[in-house]
Amino acid sequence: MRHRLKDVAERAGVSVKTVSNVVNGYVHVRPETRARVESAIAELNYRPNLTARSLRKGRTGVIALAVPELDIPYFAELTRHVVNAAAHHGWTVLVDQTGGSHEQERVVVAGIRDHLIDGLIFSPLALTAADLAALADGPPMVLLGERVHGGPADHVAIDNVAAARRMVTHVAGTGRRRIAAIGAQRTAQGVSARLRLQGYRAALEAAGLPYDEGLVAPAASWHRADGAAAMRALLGSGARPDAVFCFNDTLALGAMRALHEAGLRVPQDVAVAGFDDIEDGRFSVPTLTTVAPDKEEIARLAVELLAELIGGHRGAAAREVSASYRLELRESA
Amino acid sequence: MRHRLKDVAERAGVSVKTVSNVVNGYVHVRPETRARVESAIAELNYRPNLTARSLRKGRTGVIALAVPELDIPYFAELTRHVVNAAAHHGWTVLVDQTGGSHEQERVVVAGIRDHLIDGLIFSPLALTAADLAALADGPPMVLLGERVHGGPADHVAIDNVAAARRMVTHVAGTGRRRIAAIGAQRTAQGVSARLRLQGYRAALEAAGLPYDEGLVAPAASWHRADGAAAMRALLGSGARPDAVFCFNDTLALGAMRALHEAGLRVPQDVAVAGFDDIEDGRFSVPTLTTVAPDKEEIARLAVELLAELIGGHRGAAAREVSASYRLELRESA
DNA sequence: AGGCAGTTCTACAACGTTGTAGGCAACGTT
DNA sequence: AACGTTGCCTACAACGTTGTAGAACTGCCT
Repeated sequence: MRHRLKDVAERAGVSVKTVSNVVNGYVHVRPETRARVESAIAELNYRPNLTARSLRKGRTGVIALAVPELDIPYFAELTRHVVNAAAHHGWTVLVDQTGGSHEQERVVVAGIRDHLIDGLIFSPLALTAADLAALADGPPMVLLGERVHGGPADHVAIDNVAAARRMVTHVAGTGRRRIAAIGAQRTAQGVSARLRLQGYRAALEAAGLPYDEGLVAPAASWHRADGAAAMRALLGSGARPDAVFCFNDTLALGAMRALHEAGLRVPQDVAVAGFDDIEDGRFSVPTLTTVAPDKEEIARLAVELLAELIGGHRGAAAREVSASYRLELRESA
Repeated sequence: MRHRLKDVAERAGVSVKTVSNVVNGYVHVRPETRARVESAIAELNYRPNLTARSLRKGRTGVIALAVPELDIPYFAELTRHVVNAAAHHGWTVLVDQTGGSHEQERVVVAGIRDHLIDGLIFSPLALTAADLAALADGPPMVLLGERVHGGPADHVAIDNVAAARRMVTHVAGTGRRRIAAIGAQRTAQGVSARLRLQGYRAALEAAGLPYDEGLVAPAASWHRADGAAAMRALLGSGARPDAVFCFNDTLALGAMRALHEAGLRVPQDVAVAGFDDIEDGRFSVPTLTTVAPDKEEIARLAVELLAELIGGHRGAAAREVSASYRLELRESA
């Protein structure tokens, strides 16, 4: 039931290559021949074997996107943009979930899918420079998020330190004095956490506020449940924050829930700010003030960088491209 | 920099096929030879070309998942489960977004990715039986959602009518008398909408409540914004519902937001129930009462059915497999 | 008429892998 | 000593496509 070029060729009475030429829109084919071939194609419902084409051309038309978890809305939204941007280049997207585990991230970078994908867009959580070294002869790769120290790969990111600092400065500007942070991570891993914490501290300092370790709550992962747990821990510890800066929106939504359960009003008693601008935050009660990275831009830039790499670009140095962001001020802070 | 079997063979002083045998764990290879080949593989950092292997074997190890939109949380969560279930079978997952457009869905079914994927799991919105007919010689396919009338494909679904009916019956059981519905769709498309509406009507009838068209609000798509808009429309029309059954959770979250803006309390003034059990609903204020399909089970069943099809199963009739669900009663209703 | 350029088409090889068929030793059995 | 069996390995072909080289034909110019 599945036909090949050869079947079409026999039916149309031409060579295999002529059919291939018709399929690929080669110009020098007599209209009459072309018509005969096209009707043979239609009759047999022929569709080219993309695997064979890939083998022959050395390109598969598939790129992989590796993210920690698809059901973190930020990554789901990002994935949507990447799939769309890739479509503009004629690529389809293969999705890998790393679960944020170091081991799984190493596997992805090691190029398990080698020769099946033309390139890789990778949003790592725990990747180290050493892991990246193993990549030398893997497929072209673009990393999302700020640069892994010393790593050789191209990056697309927003300025996390500056963004966090601007947000916390905004919160301090509304008169809050005991601004907590949720989402810190003890491990050396977690680049985003480190940078956002850094921005938080810089903003406190600039505002003349003391840095209080008791106001910084760690979160192993960044789901709603972690945010709620961290908030409860903060409240239970006797720390009495009048604002919380959460390192992403799901943490913030979880924190707001915990505040609600504790009978505290947002923003009257405690202001809450997040990071990512996921859709939930635009409809939550109250709506969430957040740092809004331009996800469409991030996806587009990453795909464009990857396209250049696949096209043969071999710059000496790793490139780092900045995407834009803005503060989205809503009800919560 | 990229090596082939041939390079490894030369370095180890054996034939290409012997290297292939080592790579594939064929038993009859002398330990000494195997060791020599393995060290050659390690030295050259050889990794097999999956495209060539696919061509030779006729299997790619990739399945496609086609969903309307990844940033609808239900589909993001479902995708996560499908990727995990597929991994158990050694498959990776290619993601297609159809945008819910009829045209794009037709393209996917027509098998654009043919020969690049071993099978397809498809969650259609607007697909008709006629479209499915075109599929005859495409790759094996499993549909998510209830059966497209007369279609030949296997399905995995929960019983939407019964689930909707149970939820609305629950709401009526709490004493609500003017139960609105949000998410109806005028088009013949939208199978889920039709079935959930049907369950809604059945529950009203069983509860002895009148069916009032003025309480049924359509929604072109099922995002939060649509839910908010539909709720505002209901309130603006003078209908005074004391409960709303939304055909999915994002509609419900949007509706809750609109109720909040209108100064109405949930659930005291208006109860709200949703459908899908997305994570947001477990942390929203108030938490969302919802129908909770077992997404992990849906994904697992779909992948298993697909595995059977790929393995050569050719049942006479289309199979329809039911997944389980339960009511998740929380604060909102 | 001869030659040249352009058009249209074909035959062949190659992409990197694995299935098949078969060769050659080494071994145990008759 | 002859024979079959088993273990280990190799050579070749094939998966379906496209790039290359070139053959056959046409039309045009001198």
